[in-house]
Amino acid sequence: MSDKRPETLTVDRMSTPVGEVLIVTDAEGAVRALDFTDFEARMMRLLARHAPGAILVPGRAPEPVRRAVSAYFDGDVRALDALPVRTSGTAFQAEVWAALRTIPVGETRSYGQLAAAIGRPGAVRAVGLANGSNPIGVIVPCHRVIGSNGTLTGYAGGLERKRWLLAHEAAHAV
Amino acid sequence: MSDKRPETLTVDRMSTPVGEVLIVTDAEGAVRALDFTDFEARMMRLLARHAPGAILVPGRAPEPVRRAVSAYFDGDVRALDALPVRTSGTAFQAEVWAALRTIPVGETRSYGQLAAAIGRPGAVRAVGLANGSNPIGVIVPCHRVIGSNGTLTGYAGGLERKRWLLAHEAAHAV
DNA sequence: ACCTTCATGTCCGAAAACCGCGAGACTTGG
DNA sequence: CCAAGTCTCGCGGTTTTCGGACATGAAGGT
Repeated sequence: MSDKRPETLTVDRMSTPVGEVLIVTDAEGAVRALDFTDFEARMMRLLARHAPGAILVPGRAPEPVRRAVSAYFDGDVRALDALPVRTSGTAFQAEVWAALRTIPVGETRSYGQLAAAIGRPGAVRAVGLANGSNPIGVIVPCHRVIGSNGTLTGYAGGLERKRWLLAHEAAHAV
Repeated sequence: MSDKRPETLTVDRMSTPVGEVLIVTDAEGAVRALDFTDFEARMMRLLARHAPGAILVPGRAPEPVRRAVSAYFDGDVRALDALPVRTSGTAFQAEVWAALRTIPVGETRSYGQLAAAIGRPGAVRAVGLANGSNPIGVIVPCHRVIGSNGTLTGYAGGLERKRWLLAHEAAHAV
């Protein structure tokens, strides 16, 4: 490859009302991945794809990140909005994930609406797929996308959590 | 991706007793590719795979490289031995190409011997394949590999050139 | 000698399978 | 007649699978 010095990523853990989460951050303090510990294997698989050869060291995430996550679960549901993230999927995935962060707290979109928003009205299922391979749960709010008929339809972390997150955000959206 | 500023590569041309060659070097002065101009398309295809997004600018290769190539064809057949090269194939290809440079000037190996040398006695045909996709002709001496029965069997630049190179090296190996 | 045949490892391109959907046709049951 | 559930099918990007191709070599038959 051109030039790939192995990158070291920090893996932290925090407990939340819906279970413990893993938070992966890089040297610049950007969040690279976030997922619930009961899906740790899945997250590692995604990481392996997006940051091949990276070295994972258990450690503490930067304080701003930890504070933001705590605040979010404590009711300050907008605390995650400005958190820097970094992903590395395909161009299509990048578009989808970027679009996700534009959904305001307390609102939802359907897969079709999201597809239309990125200019590909037909790519409905592809949006679902990209959604499902989002490495940064909660912060990149893939849980705000639901079926066009209002059903939740799916969530990598379990539908229960999706339901909880949406209710939590709705309750504190002010 | 992690971090990919587009890289610029320099493309030079030199004439030799067996035809004009293209030499591609990078900013650090390492040789990235070398092939005969009548197979320019093939080389570009390999480059596209190994250095995607790189920008090719016609120009002059570093003097040490040009001197070494000249010297080699003038009879100083060991002049290329220390030339820095950089490739980017698969792990298997990297092993094969590294093994190639350990074949001394004036000697040859069979595909089977080379396969055994990298610890994969069965990967005989795979060695041939990797050999054929060597982007850096002459300097990485894929021409020193011949059939176990002494036939030349194949060369991306044409068997005539393979024959010439081997004879040239044998004549000046001292 | 020469010419099959066969086993063999890797890579690449094509094709198929996979889905966190959605719209429309069809069934039920009220 | 209407509403809500079920089924079917097309959709598009990504991943996985699969089938050749190949710069071989050894064996076995003419």
